[in-house]
Amino acid sequence: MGRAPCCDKANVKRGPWSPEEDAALKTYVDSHGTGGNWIALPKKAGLRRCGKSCRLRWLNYLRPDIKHGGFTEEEDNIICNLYGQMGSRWSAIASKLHGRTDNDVKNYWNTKLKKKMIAGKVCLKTFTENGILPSTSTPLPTNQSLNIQNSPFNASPNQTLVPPILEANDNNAFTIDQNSFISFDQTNHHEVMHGGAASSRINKNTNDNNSNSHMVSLSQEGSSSISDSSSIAMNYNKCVVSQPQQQQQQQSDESMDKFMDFGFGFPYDFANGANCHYERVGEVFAPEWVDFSYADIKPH
DNA sequence: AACGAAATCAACCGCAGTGTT
DNA sequence: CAACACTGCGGTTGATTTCGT
Repeated sequence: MGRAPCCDKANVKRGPWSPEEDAALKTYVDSHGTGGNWIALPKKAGLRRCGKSCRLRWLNYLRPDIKHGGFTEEEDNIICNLYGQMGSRWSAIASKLHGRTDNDVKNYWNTKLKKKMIAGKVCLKTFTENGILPSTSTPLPTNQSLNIQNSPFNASPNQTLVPPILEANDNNAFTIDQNSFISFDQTNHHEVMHGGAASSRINKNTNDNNSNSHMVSLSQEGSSSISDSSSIAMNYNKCVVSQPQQQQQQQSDESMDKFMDFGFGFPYDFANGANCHYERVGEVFAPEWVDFSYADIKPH
């Protein structure tokens, strides 16, 4: 038995709002406020809408201080900067942009800004070669190296917003490499890790050897499913990584250059997961690309 | 002009957290 | 303290618009 629905779905209107509905909602909120109760509001306002729908319409569109229209370059930089620090906490990011909603920021990031960043037109102000945040957001020069150890994600106790990869236990050793660094090949949009692979590793759970599709399993307690790459990173210290057989066969000297894509975008991925290397017991393998954002994920 | 593909963004969904009874 | 109600959030969907051929 699931949770009771917030409204009678059979008797509420869905889909785009008409100008009349907008006017009714705006008039009501202007004169009465929300009363702190969105569930009861539609009935009082004479709307056949779900309370949640009214709230969303008000917050994302009708609110008087909403800013419509394109984002400025300054806003781009703020979003990139904050995304680099906190990931997809859209409401927190939107709160730093006057008149923008979380939905706006999220849509803007997913449709435009992420692509801009990949194209090198903007970059996250996350960390630099010497670990100091730059004062302005500038594209990374080709082959610029980034010292992961100076990333705020795993270096600064005051700025750590995502758990660093530090977990180690009897079965799944998991250490941070102290000597690696990352470069970004802007020609091929490749993120490349250099050096120190031997000390940065996840020991693979050998039970997953035969899996073709389950690239990632999570040992997250009490969770029925993990649906996104953010979740992987946030719970990464409980991960066991396995590989499709086809990729397991790729073993060569070149394979020591590698990265993992958590779907955050460069360099955020690296701050959380790229600086690692994994192996089967007694057999090193290191594919060049491990894209968790498309992985088939299930509870371990 | 017509069509399909890609991009956009408003709206919905389900879950987690918090307050209230 | 448990059950319930409600809000807020992030992820996803799908209708509409724009772009490219």
